[in-house]
Amino acid sequence: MSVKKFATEIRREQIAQAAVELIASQGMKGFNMAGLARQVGVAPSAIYHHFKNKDEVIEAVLDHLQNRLLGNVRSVLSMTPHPLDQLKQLLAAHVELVVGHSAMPRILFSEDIYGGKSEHRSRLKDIIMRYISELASIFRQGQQVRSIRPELDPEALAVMFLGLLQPTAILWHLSDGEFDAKKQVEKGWSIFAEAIRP
Amino acid sequence: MSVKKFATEIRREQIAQAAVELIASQGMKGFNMAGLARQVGVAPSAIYHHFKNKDEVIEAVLDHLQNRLLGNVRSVLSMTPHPLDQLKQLLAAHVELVVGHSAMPRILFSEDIYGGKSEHRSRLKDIIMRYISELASIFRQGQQVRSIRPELDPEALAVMFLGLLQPTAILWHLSDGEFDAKKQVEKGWSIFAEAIRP
DNA sequence: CCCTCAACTGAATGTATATTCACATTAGCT
DNA sequence: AGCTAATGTGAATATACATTCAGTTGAGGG
Repeated sequence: MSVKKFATEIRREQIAQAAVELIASQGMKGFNMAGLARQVGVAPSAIYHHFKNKDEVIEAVLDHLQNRLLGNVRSVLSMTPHPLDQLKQLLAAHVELVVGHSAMPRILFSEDIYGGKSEHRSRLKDIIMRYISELASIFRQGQQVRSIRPELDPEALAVMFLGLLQPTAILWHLSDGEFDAKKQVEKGWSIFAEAIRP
Repeated sequence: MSVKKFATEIRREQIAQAAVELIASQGMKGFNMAGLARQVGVAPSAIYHHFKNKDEVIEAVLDHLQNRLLGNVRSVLSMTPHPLDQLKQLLAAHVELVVGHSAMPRILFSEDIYGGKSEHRSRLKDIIMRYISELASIFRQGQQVRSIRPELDPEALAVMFLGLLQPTAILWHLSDGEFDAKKQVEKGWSIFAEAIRP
């Protein structure tokens, strides 16, 4: 059989990428080593040359997720100087991420991670906490330039900000894309934005 | 062996109750027929005299969940006449539900339902939609008595309301109860409440 | 070109789980 | 008490996985 071989460095990347796609389309429930191997185009046992086990693949997926999230933040920060605009754009980017490529919520809502191995849990917690801390620093920035009321707790605002998206994402998923996530988030944002203005 | 027998009507209730407790403590991942049977005190095969299969047990759990949620709503509605007070108390009750007895988020975030059998998905969607519609009618009530700005979309407000709790619940779980859910929700509510006041 | 080693294969193993079935036991009616 | 149908049991079956391993193959340096 003519089977192409790749350096493990390359394969790891291919496998991680395939895992993200698989989770995005099938969810954690339908994510298994055989399916992953098929997606990559190798035998299941080949995966084990590049990853110790399934958990390690999941780790790689979480890394990918974190890079994606923080990448969003960095990219938005560089696009506009106004904290409120940054937040609005971040929200839009976040919606795109959830609606276009649903790996994130599927991982977030998955018990394999959420209620599974404690290492994955704390890894996921770190990712969310870091994201919240990035958000909080944008809110703080906004307070310094007097665009946001100074007495509000930036961390609490960051958590609220996530709340603008999260139930929306769930509804969007449960309704098979019928629920208008974009409109909901826009309405939520306009109420939220006005509430935090001085 | 002296094994007590029960009418199927009673057993169904016992089994459903045990299932809810099991899911609350172990999550969907650790919820299996053998464990359920052990919790009830019967052999695994006995379950099948009362439920066709695991899916039917899950149905019963979802029923339980729905009753609990709508029960919260009805009880709060009868306790105070002011829509804003009703909402505040509902939020508190919701926090209690999530923090005290974590079956709800564990089910909500579980792929077994979220990404599983489409009947479960639409069942879950119905539950959430009904809850949202109850919330929306409270918001509408508030608009009628001029406690809430009339131009805001009640359904959108209902979804936002859920957003006050949901990321908080996730953080609470991921941090093993360390994150102060109550305080976060209070802060979120006070910002939200002020934002929707005329 | 060929040799070596990392990359790969296919089959085997082990485990966890839902579900079924032939048989046993209990509750409750007459 | 004795009968009967509902309720329960234990063992067997089936499936879906992750993971391992002995051997095979291809790519790149000598």
